[in-house]
Amino acid sequence: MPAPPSAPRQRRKDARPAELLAAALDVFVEKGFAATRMDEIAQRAGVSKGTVFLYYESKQALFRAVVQEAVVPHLAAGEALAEAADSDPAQLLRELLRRYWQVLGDARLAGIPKLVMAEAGNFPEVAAFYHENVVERGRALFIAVLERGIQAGVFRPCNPLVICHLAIAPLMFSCMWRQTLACCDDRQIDPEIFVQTHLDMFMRGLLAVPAGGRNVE
Amino acid sequence: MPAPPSAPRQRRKDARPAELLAAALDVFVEKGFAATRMDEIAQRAGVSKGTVFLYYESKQALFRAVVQEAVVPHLAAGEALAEAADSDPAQLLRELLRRYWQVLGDARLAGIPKLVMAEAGNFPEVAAFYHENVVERGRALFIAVLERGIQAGVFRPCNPLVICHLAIAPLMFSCMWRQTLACCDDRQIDPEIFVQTHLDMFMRGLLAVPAGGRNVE
DNA sequence: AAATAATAACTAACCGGTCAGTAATTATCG
DNA sequence: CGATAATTACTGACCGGTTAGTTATTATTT
Repeated sequence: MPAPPSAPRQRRKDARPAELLAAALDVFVEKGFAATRMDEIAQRAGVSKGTVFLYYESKQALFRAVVQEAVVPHLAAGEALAEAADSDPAQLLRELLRRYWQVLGDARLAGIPKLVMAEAGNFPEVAAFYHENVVERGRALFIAVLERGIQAGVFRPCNPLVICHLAIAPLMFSCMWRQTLACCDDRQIDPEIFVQTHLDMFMRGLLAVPAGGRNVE
Repeated sequence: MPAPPSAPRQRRKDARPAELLAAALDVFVEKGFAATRMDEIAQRAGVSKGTVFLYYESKQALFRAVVQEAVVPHLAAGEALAEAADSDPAQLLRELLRRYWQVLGDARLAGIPKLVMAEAGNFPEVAAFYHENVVERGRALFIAVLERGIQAGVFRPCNPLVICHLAIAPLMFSCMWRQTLACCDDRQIDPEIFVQTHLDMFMRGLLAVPAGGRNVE
């Protein structure tokens, strides 16, 4: 998209923000927050470093914009699904987890939560922004569904926050593994089997009346 | 341990390595690999930066030494336990997971896997070292127990590698959460309840003949 | 007086952010 | 319409600050 690298100097005010965000997402995910150089984002967007600061006032502002554009829409989609579907809470929960898994399947998006967890300590403002705009909202979604299910007697009584984290943990872990240590590994894990096994075991543990005994794996 | 900060110049060849490792562990865990400054490690060990390079030839070498000293012994302990106990595989697995959890409970040690996952992309040699010396060895331990249990008919038939990751994921996730986003969170999760819930749900899913239905949470 | 543990000053490289200047575009006027 | 003036998107050299690793020097021990 960033016009052929040969083109000398172009004025394309309208196209820049999107192109910069795309380049930034790539580099942030590839290198992490601290190790990302504004220079490299600029280069990939076919622009000089100064130009980046014309559109985003700082590295952090740029990162916030990336999260807004790349992550937040997925939350909205999840919320829409949860409100629309009046179906069985168990079905809904499964579906939400599957979609979450799909989003994490895109390596570019999977890199974002990894980055935030990796650098929260050194960049607390980044962590706070992500927590407020992504974590809180995402959890609220799952917790609402869990509470609905408990109320309806479909799920066993439990602490929804704990269960929410337990549902998500393996998905997150698998996605982080893939990005970090999987490459050192000769024993590859099939992600499909992994998530299927998790969902089966998890739902069996959560449901008040477990469905018939499909075997583990 | 690093002799009073007032003392001018001391020659303590024997004590330095341990003091440097202790300081290095603290700073690495606090800041991550890239963001750790050799200067700060030196300062905390009560020594000048040059001295650090007298004992460890590079930042990476120092980190490797930290892993060797702080992490590897715990693996050895786990292996000893697994070999000694001829008990019920279910009991043994529970015990191993509990110990793993205990180790991760020490904030200093919990920081190590977090660091490795966070920076594996930018420092592949570090990741490779960790994978070879910690991951492979730890997994072998759990997988052996799982296979023993399946053989004995105590566990359902399953893919031990997948189950191994599913057992560990929530422990890891919880430990990373505590270090990163927990501070932004008003809704605290009690780690004890979290791990207890996980172990119950997990074992219920794994056992061929599930033990009587303790409630979730 | 060696030998050596420890220091501190130094090097070279890196990077976020700035800004004076340049070139592409648009507006104005003859 | 063609020339030129005004505007503004864009550039890239530069600054201040940082840091892994080196080395010449100093202090301590034996």
